[in-house]
Amino acid sequence: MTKGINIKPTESELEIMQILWQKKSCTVREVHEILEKTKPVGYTSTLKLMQIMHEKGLVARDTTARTHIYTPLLNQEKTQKQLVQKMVKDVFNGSAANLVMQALGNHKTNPEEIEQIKTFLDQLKTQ
Amino acid sequence: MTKGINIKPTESELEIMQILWQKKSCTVREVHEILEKTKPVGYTSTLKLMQIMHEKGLVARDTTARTHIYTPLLNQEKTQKQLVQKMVKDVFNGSAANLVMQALGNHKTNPEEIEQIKTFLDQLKTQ
DNA sequence: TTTGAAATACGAAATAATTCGTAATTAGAT
DNA sequence: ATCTAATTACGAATTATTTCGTATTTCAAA
Repeated sequence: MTKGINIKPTESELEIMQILWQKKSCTVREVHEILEKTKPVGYTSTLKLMQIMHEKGLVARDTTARTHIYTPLLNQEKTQKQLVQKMVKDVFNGSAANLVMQALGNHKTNPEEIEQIKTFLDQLKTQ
Repeated sequence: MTKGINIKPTESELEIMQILWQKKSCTVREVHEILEKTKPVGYTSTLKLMQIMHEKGLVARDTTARTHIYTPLLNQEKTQKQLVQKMVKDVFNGSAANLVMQALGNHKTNPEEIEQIKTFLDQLKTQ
């Protein structure tokens, strides 16, 4: 079962994937303008990164028009899953519960979210 | 308030920190023997890594005896917190709840853990 | 059709992270 | 005292990641 080939985006690639997941597909310019808000980076750096991501098969690229359109190829959930698993293993000693409590402990998570999670937990149990 | 200087262990360093957190303090040999179980790596590689971690101030080193003893200097919880926050931001669109559900969704989390988390959530709400 | 702004292609420098070989040191066993 | 196995020190090669400059291409406005 060679289902999930272990594709591992780097940190910078992940920032871009995040944007692509949200907007479904983007030009380099669009991605770059969002990135810029967060950190100083040159346009060609963003371009290069996205080209590399294309080489790696992380994104698809539509080159019919002059301005290329990039689309994510990685499944967001699957990727999130992988990354969480790795974090649980490497940082939380294998205990997902520890991670969860750490994740919620900081942030002022709002009550609705908390309810949502509890509902989710109930489903898990009776499954 | 220069409280949390942004010390960011690399992935390899994190694996070692994990071991040190668990065992409180270790020799290079001890750490290496644990690492080896997981992945192929030479003894001097482990040694070098731990020396670098010492340079960076990630660990303390007792050199009174021939065989040095290493002790973690980073606070485990604080480090976990940082890493989770980064993951929530970079991978889960800022939603801790999403991360939580992803974290629990996969693994066959055991019922006790689930109860534990629910209790934790209740505390959060009435806080 | 010429020109200029915007885009891509490409290469390569800069930086970060990982790996390990070899030399030097140490302590204990003989 | 000598030898040996284990350890640390050090340097450097390798690999991965990030960054960006310059050249080239493209399209559309003038």
